Amino acid sequence: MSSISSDIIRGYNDTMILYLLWDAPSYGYEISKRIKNLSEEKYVIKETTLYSAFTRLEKNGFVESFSENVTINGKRRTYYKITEQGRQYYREKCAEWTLTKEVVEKFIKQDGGI
Amino acid sequence: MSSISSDIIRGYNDTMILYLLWDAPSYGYEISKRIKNLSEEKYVIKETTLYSAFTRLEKNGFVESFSENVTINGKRRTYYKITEQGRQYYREKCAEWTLTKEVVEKFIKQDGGI
DNA sequence: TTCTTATACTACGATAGACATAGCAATGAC
DNA sequence: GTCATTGCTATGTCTATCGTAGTATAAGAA
Repeated sequence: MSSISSDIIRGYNDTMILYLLWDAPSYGYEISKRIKNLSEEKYVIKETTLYSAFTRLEKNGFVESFSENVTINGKRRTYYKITEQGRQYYREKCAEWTLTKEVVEKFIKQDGGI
Repeated sequence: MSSISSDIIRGYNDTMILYLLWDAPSYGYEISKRIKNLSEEKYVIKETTLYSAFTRLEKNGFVESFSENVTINGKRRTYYKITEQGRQYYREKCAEWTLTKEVVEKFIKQDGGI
């Protein structure tokens, strides 16, 4: 069990992305690398998961996208910017995380079941 | 956000059930009530979720079922008993939880994003 | 006596987030 | 000239959870 199964983090990918967009807009590839780095390689988001998360976040009004045509490699990038609704949603997820943690830990043996 | 959405707990229902079967066999309705009580009403597992979890757990060899024909109300109950593989799986999930918690918390603002 | 509540499930189809696989296109390193 | 890196998009599959419904018994309220 050296990495995290996606079923557990399910529902928190959106939250992680919003966290990384908090101070400045960013784009897929960069977000992906920052998740990997911040989690110390313990969690690596799949590309399809990431881009489908962006689509969902935008549909829900939590982010707004804009294109930058000029990049280092001449490639098109789609940047995402968090909205006020996105910040509100993030706050709710933080509160929910606290609650979730409390509940789950009632079912976790501290000694790991020895 | 007074209760927990199931997408977050997804993948941990099995773990919660195994925890409750640790010391003695039990059955659906009882497990359901114990989850509700232990979580202080913060999490109420849906019946269909619970029974499909039992089926999955048995298919994976983590529990074994047996029937008790005589019950208080004359109704049939299916009891489930945790297996050694089930205990092992539970231990792995405990370890995974620790890791998951560490990772997720890197993306959670302590001030809740104020 | 009829109705509701609690008990104890089973069946079936829908939903949605995550994933596998594949493809496209440009640049720089070797 | 091939490979790795960058930066996406398309399409279909998987599966845990959920919504709805049905079945059946017993106790207690109306």
